[in-house]
Amino acid sequence: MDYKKTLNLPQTRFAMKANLPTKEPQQLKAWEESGLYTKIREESKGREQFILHDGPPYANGNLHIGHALNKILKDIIIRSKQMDGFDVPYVPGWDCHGLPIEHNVDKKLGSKKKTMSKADIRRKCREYATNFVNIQRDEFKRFGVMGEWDEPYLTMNYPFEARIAKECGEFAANGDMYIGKKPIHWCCNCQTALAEAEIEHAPHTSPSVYVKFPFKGDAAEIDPSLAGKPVSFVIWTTTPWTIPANLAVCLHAEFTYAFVETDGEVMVMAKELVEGLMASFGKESYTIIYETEGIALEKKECRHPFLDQDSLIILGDHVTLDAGTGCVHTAPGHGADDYITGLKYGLEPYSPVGNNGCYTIEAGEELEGKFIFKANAELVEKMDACGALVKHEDISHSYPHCWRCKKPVIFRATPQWFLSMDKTNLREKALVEIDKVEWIPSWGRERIYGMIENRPDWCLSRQRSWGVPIPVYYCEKCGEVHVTHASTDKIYELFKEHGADIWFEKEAAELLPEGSVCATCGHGTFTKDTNILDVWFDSGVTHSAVLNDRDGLRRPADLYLEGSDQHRGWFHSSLLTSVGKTGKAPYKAVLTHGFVVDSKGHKMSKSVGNVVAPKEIINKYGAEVLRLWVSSTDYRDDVRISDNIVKQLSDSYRKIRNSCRYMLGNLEDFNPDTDRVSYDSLRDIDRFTLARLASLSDRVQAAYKSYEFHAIYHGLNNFCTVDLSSFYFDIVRDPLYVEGADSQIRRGIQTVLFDLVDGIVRMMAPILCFTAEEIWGFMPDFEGKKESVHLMPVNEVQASWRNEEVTARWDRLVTLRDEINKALEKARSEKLIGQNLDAAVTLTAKGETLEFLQSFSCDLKQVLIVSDLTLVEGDAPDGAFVSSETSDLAVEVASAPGEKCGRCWTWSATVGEDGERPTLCVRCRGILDQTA
RNA sequence: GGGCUAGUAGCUCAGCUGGCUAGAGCACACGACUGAUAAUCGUGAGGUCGGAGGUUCGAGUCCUCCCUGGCCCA
Repeated sequence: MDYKKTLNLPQTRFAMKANLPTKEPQQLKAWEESGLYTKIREESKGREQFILHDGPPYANGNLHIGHALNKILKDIIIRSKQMDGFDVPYVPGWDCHGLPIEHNVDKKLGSKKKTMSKADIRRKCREYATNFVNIQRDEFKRFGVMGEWDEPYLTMNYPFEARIAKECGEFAANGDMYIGKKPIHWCCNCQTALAEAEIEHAPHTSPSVYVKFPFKGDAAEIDPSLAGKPVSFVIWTTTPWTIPANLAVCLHAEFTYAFVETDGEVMVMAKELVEGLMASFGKESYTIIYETEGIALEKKECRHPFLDQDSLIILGDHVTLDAGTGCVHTAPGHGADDYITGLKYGLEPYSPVGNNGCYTIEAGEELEGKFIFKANAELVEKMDACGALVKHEDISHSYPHCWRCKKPVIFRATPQWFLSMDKTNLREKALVEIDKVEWIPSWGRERIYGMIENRPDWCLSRQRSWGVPIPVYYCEKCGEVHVTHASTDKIYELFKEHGADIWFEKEAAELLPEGSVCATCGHGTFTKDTNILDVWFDSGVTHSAVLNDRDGLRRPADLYLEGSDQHRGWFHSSLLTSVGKTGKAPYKAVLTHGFVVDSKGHKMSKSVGNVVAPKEIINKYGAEVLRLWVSSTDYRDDVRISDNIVKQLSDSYRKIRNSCRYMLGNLEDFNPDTDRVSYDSLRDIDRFTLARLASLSDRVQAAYKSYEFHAIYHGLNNFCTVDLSSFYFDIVRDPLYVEGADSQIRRGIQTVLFDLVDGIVRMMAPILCFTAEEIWGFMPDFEGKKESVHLMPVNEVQASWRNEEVTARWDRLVTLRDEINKALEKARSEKLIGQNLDAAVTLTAKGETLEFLQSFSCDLKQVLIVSDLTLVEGDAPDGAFVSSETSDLAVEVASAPGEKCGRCWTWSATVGEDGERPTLCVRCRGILDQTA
């Protein structure tokens, strides 16, 4: 007779194969249709809020793996905080303005752009951004990220644009903003400013000249030995046209400078370069008559080689010995390094060059109106004539060109708006606020502190179309800046209704409050500023436009979470605008994650071909595996991803899934409300497992609180494989299948299995949101069970589960079990047994170990899953397996006596005793008698 | 070049304030089972803790330098 039908074998419709790529979209649809997010919001109304404020991704292109890491981390936090009892609204957003979008729209428009108005171009940009918001939204949703996707914040929404303009206008009206000059890339042909992204590098021929700047006054002030000698500093440049704008010669503080006497004059240059330079100058005989470090020459002065002005000697770290003379010609109006070092010495960004690339009158009558690139030759001649030229040759080198017209570009200082770091102590206040924020990891504080401490004023203006205009005016008569709180308020109202487009469509008079007059001259007509704001200002102001303006949110946020690059980006801009406006940081804590790199730790790039797209993983394995990947890594450092890594994750996903499936299969006939066995009536092994669950649960909750999700992944994974699959499930299988369906022992195990799935499913829910929901659907109903696991709180660990006595005893037993398994394995390799049930084991021990083993009595046989077990007192018999861990334990394995029971597969001498049921052991006969 | 940061078995991670022969899971190899079965169980082999110095009775853990990465600047 086949007794298989009399067993309680697991049964469940919960599939072993997850089939995630097809099932996840169905689940998403179901959640959407049931309005899960809204239900969660309603359920948690009135609870303490936790605000994780979303940093807006840029609405351009498809999502890459870095987006996945960021948004999934956020989702895990949102969901875990929600289950932890907070009200956690999540409003995702997008950064919609800016050059890259305008750039792409430009490319599409081609020459058509020239015929279009700014307003037209802006419409195209808006369409473009909208399109990518929609694409990215779908992709984010597919990751399983939950939030207010129907009403995200967009920096191009009218009220948002209004808010940006208002915040800017306030800064202007309060005097934090000022007009200064700064060199930017400029195309003289297109007569426009260019961003870094609009620059192409191409070969270009430039004059390479070495020019002498004579020391001003008597060189004796440097050293007496130089008294009366004509000393000059030799600079090298490939842009002679910038020499009229020279204001300084820059040295490196730590380099040694040599004073080289040759042909009756003294030339100064870096000592290390003397030999090569003198050779190239054709000077065969020379003497170094003095040398000193750069720092000793700081703030001395030279004369301009041909203009009636001085040139200050300054110090800068950008000076190198790779090329030139170690003395750098510095024109703060025509170079980035020059500008920055110039700022430190109070030099103005002097740039006597107009929009068309021709000198202005500032450069002198001789040069006025001449195109700079043409003036190069003339200047070289001039310097030669006045004896300043040491050497001249033409060289070909890589030089920046305009992406559009392909002409060489220049650096040129133009008027720009700046946010002052120090006028109203913004820097100082921001630094104070930094120390009130919790930076996770803690080095985030050092990183941003250093940046704020050293950054120059924030250049806010951009010469572009797609963005929010700087809402200030200029008096038509006297040219004075005009901006007031009233004018800013008016702009706010207008933008809220019409968007920032209205700025480009209306005249200043229509945008200003009636009766506005210039505070300086009393004139009443104005022109508009033509700049737009740096997009970092847009996103920097989300704390105001979203946290403050939107119902149900608040400032400061509890948490900002972005990649570590945002210390320079969003964390930075948000801090400055928030401190400037409110005096406070916009966040209480800032969490950062690293970057996604390939299996070797190298950055991903298309050209290297090591890019892993989230879509590929989702299509092959499902978003769940992507989420598991996010949870498995210590994201505070860079995180690696590769086919191998994902495959491994997918394997451990299956392990977790199967463990749950086994539990569900054994809970088909269990009603948690009526079949539960009280803790007191459970066996020790059941209690031990509950204690393990409690310990896991504690660790998991702590890990969620400290955002250390990889501890959860590892904890859960280990628990499923070690504590459950290979221990509890393995041992409990016999009573679960063999004992009566309604027996206390089986119901007790089921009670534990139920608490296990219930606990595990809630622990995993923030990470494996799809699978947790699927498991939830297959769990038996019970009182208080809600329609979705995501509506449930974390599982509560009962105090009684933390049973230290049972844990200590069983931890030790587990160690002994591992030892005995080694003996069984030896017997197996000797073909003495196949499975453990084929074995009869004799344990020989003494003293405390013997007592310990005896205290488990008949449990021991079950724990080892053998058919027979005998405990003997004494020394290790010859030939017995002696444990290396516990020397006082000897194990002997023999083939189990008797016959194998046809039902429970245990070997027993009682099989064959009953003539009617000759294949059954006495235990099975008893069980069948009871259930019959 | 500067600021911040990292480098423990093939992979993902433990290893607290320096203290037993450096751990886990997976992957791998071998074996068992066929009543979790495109599952499950057991056993085993994998690491001079990026490298070199140093401090110490003792260093994966502290210091210095170097190498290889990452982010941000220049």
